[in-house]
Amino acid sequence: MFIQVSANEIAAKHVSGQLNELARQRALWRKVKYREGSEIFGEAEPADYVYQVRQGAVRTYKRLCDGRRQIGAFHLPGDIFGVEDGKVHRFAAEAIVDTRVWVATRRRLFAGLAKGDTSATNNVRNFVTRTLEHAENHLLLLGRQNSVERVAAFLLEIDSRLEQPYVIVLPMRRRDIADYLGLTVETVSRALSILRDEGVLSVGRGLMRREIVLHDRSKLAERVCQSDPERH
Amino acid sequence: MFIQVSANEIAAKHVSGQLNELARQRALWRKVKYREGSEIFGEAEPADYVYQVRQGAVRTYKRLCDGRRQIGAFHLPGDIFGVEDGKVHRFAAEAIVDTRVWVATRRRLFAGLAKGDTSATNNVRNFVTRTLEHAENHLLLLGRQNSVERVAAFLLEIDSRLEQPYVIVLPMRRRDIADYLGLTVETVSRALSILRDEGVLSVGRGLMRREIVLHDRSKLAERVCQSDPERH
DNA sequence: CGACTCCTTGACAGCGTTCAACAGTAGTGG
DNA sequence: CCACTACTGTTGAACGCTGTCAAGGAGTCG
Repeated sequence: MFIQVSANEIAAKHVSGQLNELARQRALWRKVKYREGSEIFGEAEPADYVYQVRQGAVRTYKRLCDGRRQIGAFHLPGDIFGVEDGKVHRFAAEAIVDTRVWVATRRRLFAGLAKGDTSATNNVRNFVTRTLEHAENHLLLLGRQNSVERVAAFLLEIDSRLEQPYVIVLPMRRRDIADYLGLTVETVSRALSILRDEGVLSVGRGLMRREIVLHDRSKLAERVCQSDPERH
Repeated sequence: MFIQVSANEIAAKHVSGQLNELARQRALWRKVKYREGSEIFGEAEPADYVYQVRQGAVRTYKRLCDGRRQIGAFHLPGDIFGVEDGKVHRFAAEAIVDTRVWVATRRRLFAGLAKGDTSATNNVRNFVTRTLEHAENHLLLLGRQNSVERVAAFLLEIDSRLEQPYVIVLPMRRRDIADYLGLTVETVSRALSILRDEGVLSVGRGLMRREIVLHDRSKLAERVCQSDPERH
């Protein structure tokens, strides 16, 4: 699914440093909207486009042959995704909610690469490096942390990326969180309940179950217990 | 620990495509030897050098504050490691066995980067991309595969990197394998026993416990069950 | 209203961890 | 040479964290 939308300004919360200069060249980008749940690209599809989230949220993931899913990253407004060095995507990407993105052809965006355009090249390398850093931190989480630590780390990551709002409004469902953290929805739910019972956070009821208020970020950070001081 | 050794030719089994051109510039490299178990660099130390394994093996890892360890990668002869985009290493590195490496100063090796040396730049980006690809595959393994699948995937990875020898001589201990796969030594040992009892492989006895013969690589690959056709 | 999805919670099972015992090998020193 | 210790790896038994299964509440959609 792939719907052209008329041009109108989008209030992205922040545009992080990713590929800043490239992102600024508005002329390169085409505005596209994806409905909740729709696929943006599939694993091993040709990587002809690069994407920037303007509104909404995106998940990128891999699957095992029997359907087990591992989400590699969530992409929030301002984030760029779909950048590949090879010819094909190594992840699939889907819109978590109704999402507006800017799309640029890889060829045009990275035209400078072959010709030695230093700033473009550095931008791409910095971007890939940040992606790698995130993946490396995630390895430690998936390999060695328990369920409560994982959920705490996830909340702190999202909290930080949303710039510590009073209420965290999660765009994703529990299943997405579970597949990001290598857990089941039930375990994610239980971990949230544990943290709630400890007074570290509050979870909305009813329709607001995806809204979370952090009461004690430092106590949350203690549980994560990563020597690495910052995640993202 | 850090011992200069006299110059002599090292029969590296293969030099993989990583940073090929840079690696060929022998003049840039200094030969250094590390004893088994010694630290090559620590996490968050300045990343002033880049390393290439010539003989032996290296593990790179992160730790949680209470000591839990996650090994991110094993580096075998021909592999380059320690390349960072930032100023500091995001992993620690140790020699698994007595190891000879070539060391180059980051500054000299990547001098061309700032000046727009396209081939050097592409080499680095390709290298980082391959590292990222490995980490991404590892995310799926750590988040969603069971113990036997993990051990099978590990064996196939090493087997492939050693170019499918008749006998795989693992340089690392069970603890290293466990910390790479997010398991305990006991679980790794049990998974190996399961695969042995299924006739998929043989494990050496006594001193040869680190030697493994694969009898049925396709059956091993079935257990891994990754849609991704190749790992490395 | 009924059917459906999402989330939480409880009961229980199972996989992997923990704890323990043991074998095999190496190193040390009497 | 042998006793003793230390280390690695395997195996068994018991435990526990997380997964599985099930039920129920809340909300949506037609």
